[in-house]
Amino acid sequence: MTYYSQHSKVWVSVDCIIFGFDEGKLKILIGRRQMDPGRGEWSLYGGFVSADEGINEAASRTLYELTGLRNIFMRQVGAFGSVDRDPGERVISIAYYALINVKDYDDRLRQEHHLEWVDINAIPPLYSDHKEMVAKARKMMKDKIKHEPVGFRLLPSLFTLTQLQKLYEAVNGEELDKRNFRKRIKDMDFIEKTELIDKTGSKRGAYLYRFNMKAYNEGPNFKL
Amino acid sequence: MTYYSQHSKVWVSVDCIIFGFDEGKLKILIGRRQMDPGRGEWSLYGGFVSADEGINEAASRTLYELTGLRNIFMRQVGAFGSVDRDPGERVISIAYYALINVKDYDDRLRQEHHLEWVDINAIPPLYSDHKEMVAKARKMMKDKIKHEPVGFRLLPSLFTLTQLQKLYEAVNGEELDKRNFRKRIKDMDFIEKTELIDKTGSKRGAYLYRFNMKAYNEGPNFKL
DNA sequence: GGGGTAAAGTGTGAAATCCACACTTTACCT
DNA sequence: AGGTAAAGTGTGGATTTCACACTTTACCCC
Repeated sequence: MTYYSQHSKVWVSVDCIIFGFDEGKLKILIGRRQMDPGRGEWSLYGGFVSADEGINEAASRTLYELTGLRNIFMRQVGAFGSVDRDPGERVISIAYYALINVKDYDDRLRQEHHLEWVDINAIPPLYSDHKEMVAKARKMMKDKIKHEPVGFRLLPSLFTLTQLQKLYEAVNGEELDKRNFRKRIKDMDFIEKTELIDKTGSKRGAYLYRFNMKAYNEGPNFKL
Repeated sequence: MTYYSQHSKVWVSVDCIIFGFDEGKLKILIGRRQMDPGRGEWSLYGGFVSADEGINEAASRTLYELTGLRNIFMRQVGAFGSVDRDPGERVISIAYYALINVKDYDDRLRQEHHLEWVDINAIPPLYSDHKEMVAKARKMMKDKIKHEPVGFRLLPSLFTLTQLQKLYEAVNGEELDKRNFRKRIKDMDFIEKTELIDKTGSKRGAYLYRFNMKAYNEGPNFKL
């Protein structure tokens, strides 16, 4: 194995940018580091890739540790590998972003991991290169959500059109016209109106909608 | 350093998808592997990341080894890290794509590295997960070239509109309307018509154009 | 129980963009 | 001189985008 052994090995970790949508705002989960180096600094949640797991598995495992949820929507953001990015040792980190519905998430787990939901527009200085990771993740997510129906991952399975619109406004960082927005929804058959009504958000009540994945796969014409 | 040392280290490499445009076709550089494992299989060109270089530096260095060129346009495709992706040892690889002008490239170097330009639509089976890397790189490049003026990196600094159109056709995999294409070019002031004429591609001769980066930065309205 | 209020829901028309389409010009070659 | 091969050039219809304001409903509070 001289071919390999003449080269050096490094530690590889994963870091997770976990997006949630709450109180009309797009947020991510960050916490103060509990270990050195960088103890006390705001940081993404992460973990090391072990010898016997693929990087995607490492990311899934890390997300599971943290949320107790499986089958989270997750995409790789990219690898970050400046020599001195980690103040302790040489560590290459692979960032992943994930979309979760805040309501599915057991808040006890959040507290156990010392994490907070922080508005994406008010992120404090972060440990190492985590700020770059967040920026890239946000850009990728914004792009993704525009072209594929993944925004629903951030909402309860039943949602109102106003909620959906607010979500898109938070992600795009700009307001949308209600009538134009709803017109586009109407063109997408896989966003189904139910007979159920949500009364929590308004006096009048609003119809609840549902995303039908099966219908989407049959006619995937998504555009928002 | 127990915090780090309880985890295991892995080898990390970079693999390069080098795009070129020649004979009206989009091509990439691949070669038969000269070493085990996988000797003789078609493969991307790559190299290991060493302890004292960042991953982007490793990619630049690898591209330089191979092309003799600096300041190549290059973007990270992503990390590939299935446990068994490399048949020898556990190696995580970070793929990069690059755009070069085939004419700038010293063909002797290509031969020394036993590489061939292969039409993107006729790629043979590749070593390990290189096929996935190529697919993802291609998708990203296609997206990029649509929204940012990087296609010029694949052409000589002076080019005809027909060449530019053929390039876009090759990348998009579909033919474009000549008049509509040229109308859009006219709207972009940073694509400058020169007084020079290219006679090699036609009897009549065609005006040569040039991309003006400075003008682009002042009014970056690119759309193709 | 009546008025205030806060969010839901609904259609039109003008402007901009997209897209299909065909003939003339030029210079080289034979 | 005629044939040829690529360069170059404009219009009009179809589609998409965008701006825009009022009515409905039920709850709350007085």
